[in-house]
Amino acid sequence: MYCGTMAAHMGWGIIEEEGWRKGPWTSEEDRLLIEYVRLHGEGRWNSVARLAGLKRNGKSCRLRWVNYLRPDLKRGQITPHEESIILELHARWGNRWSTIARSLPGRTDNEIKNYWRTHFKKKAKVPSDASEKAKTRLLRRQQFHHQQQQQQQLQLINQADMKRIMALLDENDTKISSWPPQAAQGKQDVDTSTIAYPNHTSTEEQGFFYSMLNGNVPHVAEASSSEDSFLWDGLWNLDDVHVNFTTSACATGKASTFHNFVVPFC
DNA sequence: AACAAGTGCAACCGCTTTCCT
DNA sequence: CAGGAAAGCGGTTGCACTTGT
Repeated sequence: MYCGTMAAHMGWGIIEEEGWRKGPWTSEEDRLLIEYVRLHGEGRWNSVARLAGLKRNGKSCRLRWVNYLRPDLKRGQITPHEESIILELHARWGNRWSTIARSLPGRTDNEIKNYWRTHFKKKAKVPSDASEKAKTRLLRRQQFHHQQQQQQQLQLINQADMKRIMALLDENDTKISSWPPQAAQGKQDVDTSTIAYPNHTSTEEQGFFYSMLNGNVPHVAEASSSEDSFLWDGLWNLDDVHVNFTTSACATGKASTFHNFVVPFC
């Protein structure tokens, strides 16, 4: 990490304003912050300076932790999958980076925001094939969604199938613990009232869930590594057929299990 | 080889929202 | 309920690095 040396060489970062350090963090500061969080947990950021001996304000500490030091952060490049998710969610929500970030565990709002600005802002002028396709998909999805709304949620899951799914999930909980591969994992605050469920009337689109009903979970688990693109294409298709899953089904108390394999955003 | 332009990303700023007293 | 503090969020900046000429 060059920041430490940069701070040392450039001088900025050593500048103090009202007693607070600014600029790039040094490895020693990182160490102090990590130690602080280990001992006291996240939050109370304004206490960090006092308790950890850091000359940084709370805001700076929080940002450093959230964007850089958190152990659950995913390093490395944004994958094509994540890119498509970002595209989708940005089309839906606009610049609500933190909301988008919640659907991409291990990625920060700052990271996504930077990625968007550097990759898609310029692409917006000369659209790439990928972004064009994503937009086309989105349009189709929105059209379909509109149709679905007009149908007044006619295709709700029936309780018998739901019970079978839940029973299978109980059986296979460990098998699918690594599924879905990225986005849904670690998500704690799924809005269970909007969980999508495939269309019962179309065998093509309900394929995945009927695989579940037939006990084909291991295939899904295998897909989590090398075949995740296949799997995620499947998830997008689930969204395409977007049938609202009523809150009554969630009221079974299985939502916490169920949300492990639903689309990572609603 | 030297310079300019472009890119990526960490960090800051200011505003808004949420929490606490 | 009101006001202040803390946390969260999106926008912006600035610098090192990379690429093109």
